[in-house]
Amino acid sequence: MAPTIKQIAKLANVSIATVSRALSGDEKVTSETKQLVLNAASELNYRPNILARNFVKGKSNIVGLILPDISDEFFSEIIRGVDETSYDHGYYTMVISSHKNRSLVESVHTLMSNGLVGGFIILIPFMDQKIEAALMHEGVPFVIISGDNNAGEFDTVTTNNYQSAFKMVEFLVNKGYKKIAHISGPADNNDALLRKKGFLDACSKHKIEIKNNWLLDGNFTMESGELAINKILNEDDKPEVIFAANDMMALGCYNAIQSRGLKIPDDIAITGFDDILISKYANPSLTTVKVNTDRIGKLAAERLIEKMDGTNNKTAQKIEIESELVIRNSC
Amino acid sequence: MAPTIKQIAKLANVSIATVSRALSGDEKVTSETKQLVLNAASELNYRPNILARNFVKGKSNIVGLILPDISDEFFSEIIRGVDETSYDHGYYTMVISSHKNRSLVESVHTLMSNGLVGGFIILIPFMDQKIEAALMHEGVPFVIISGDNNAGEFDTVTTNNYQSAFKMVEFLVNKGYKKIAHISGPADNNDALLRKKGFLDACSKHKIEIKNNWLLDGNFTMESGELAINKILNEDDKPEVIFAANDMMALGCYNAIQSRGLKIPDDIAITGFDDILISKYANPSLTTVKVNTDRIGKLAAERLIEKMDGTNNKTAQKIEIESELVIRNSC
DNA sequence: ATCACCGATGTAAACGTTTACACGATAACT
DNA sequence: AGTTATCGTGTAAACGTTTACATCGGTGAT
Repeated sequence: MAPTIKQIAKLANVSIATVSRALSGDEKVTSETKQLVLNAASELNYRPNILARNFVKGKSNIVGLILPDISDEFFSEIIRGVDETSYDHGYYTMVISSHKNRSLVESVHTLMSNGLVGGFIILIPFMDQKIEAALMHEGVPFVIISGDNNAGEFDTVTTNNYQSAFKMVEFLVNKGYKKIAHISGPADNNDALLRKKGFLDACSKHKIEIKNNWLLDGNFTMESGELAINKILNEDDKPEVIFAANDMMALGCYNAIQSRGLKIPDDIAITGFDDILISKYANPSLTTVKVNTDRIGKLAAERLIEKMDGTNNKTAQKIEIESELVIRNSC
Repeated sequence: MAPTIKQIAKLANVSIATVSRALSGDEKVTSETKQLVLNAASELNYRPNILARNFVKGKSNIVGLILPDISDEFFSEIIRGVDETSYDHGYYTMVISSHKNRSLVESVHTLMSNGLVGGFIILIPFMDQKIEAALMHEGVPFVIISGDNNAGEFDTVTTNNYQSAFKMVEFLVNKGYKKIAHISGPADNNDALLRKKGFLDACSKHKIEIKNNWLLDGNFTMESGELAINKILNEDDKPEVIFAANDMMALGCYNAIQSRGLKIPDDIAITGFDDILISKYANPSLTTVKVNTDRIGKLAAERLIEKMDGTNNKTAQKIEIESELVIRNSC
């Protein structure tokens, strides 16, 4: 049977209230009694019952983390970032991924009302009506990790997709490239949309002509990248460089190009976005944008904990994580 | 304020005990009263306070998942598998990854005694004394995901590293390869050790000579694979095929080989282990062993929940997950 | 010397739920 | 008809912790 404050009280010859106060660092207890209690506690190897504590306090020190129904490297870094930060603040992390038996909206409803978590972080690739409605319930603080920070009056953490895509294009232009194609991500993904927008705006700023058939549609998978690039490799007028909206599609381009016996970057250059693990080791190594995934999780957790602690309940904050160009050998 | 059974009781004109019973499906309540309660509950949009429930029941429906301090694709699939299964059984999943501020052992101690989780799953690459001692505390049911199922009298879920490595070698022998090298993983990793053992035993069974300098040491990273293979590419007597203990090292070999202008598999063939995402898309696609990661998480969770429910408390089970050869173009 | 105040500690209520036990009513025996 | 199960429901205690309030002894001001 796990020791309780009652047993400590008996052992230390004080009341349970004093024990509770001593353990929680109330300054109203003498340092003697405090020492007494602490000794008794460590003698019994006491650990506070978190369930009881959360219950009586009417709030929970558990951070919920709601993930969409795909699993990749990206998520495990987010999880790690959140968990590390939460732990450092005395919180725990509960992961709720949606899957065939559970939608994001369901997860939100559950977490909002069963008292299990004191707040949550939710990853939303694209904000839709249902989710927004579910979030409006309020009651439990939350932070959104999203591609887009225009998500209503919510606290959000985003990457600077637009600016980074913009910078990537400017980098390419400075290198002398004039004929640039873009493979975009899914139409219902805000990261993808913003990257495309950054691409387009940078092109028009620098008077780069955008041919319609050089704006290719992809869906962030390797296959879709391969498919997309194959459409233009057959044509006479080829772009000099292809900027894929993520690394997976860029690597798909590698396949298509290399299986035709063409050379990267001599025949055609490639750049990506995300800097996934493999990009560094691809041949040639891929020029891309490094998204600071760990910082995303970290900052989302920090902001959430501010809200849960009541430290900082001011109006919604829009946090944007800087990301950096990683220049390698693919262009 | 979230509705409680008290309010339901008032609304339905019954006692809170009846409400509790009706909601928990006790057969001792009339279907009329049950209906009454259910109506009131849905009218108030009632959700049971999980914290209170767990607290009073003295047990938790939270599954702890303790991960080592690295993050990759593998883990997010495990997390997903565990979460999905847990959810289907009415449990929640809490992730505790160890990192600079928290060791595996600490995690175990915490989860064992603070009542937060009702059981946990722990990933252990290599069982050491400290961890074993921590686990011996008992009190909270747990399941180990490990490379090796010889981990004492514990419930474990493992992949059949040994057999799969064995099969891989037999496959290579059948293809006519006679000169086979192996790059092994870290010496303190049971998966790695068992794969190496499988390799060695299969070689001796099939009378494949094992040259000492063809037994290379790696540490599961791409760099280590590259480093290892470079040691033998300079020699006159080269192996025909290299069996790396994981895909990352196999891909490291790709780099080394291709940067020397050699061709895979014509000049030298490569095989790996794990079947990570990228292996399918590597050029040439990598022959490897597919580890059923999702099943690992799923079965670990199922076994744990059996124990938590008290359904099946019989002696420790050793579950071994089958994995399969994935034959592609690298050999 | 009296009073007010303060600081340290104790007492007891509260949180939402489950559940052992009590209770009354009805059904099923003799 | 009287006894006894049985069934549905209610009463109240219990879980471990926090915390508002009470208590008590001591200190300083008058």
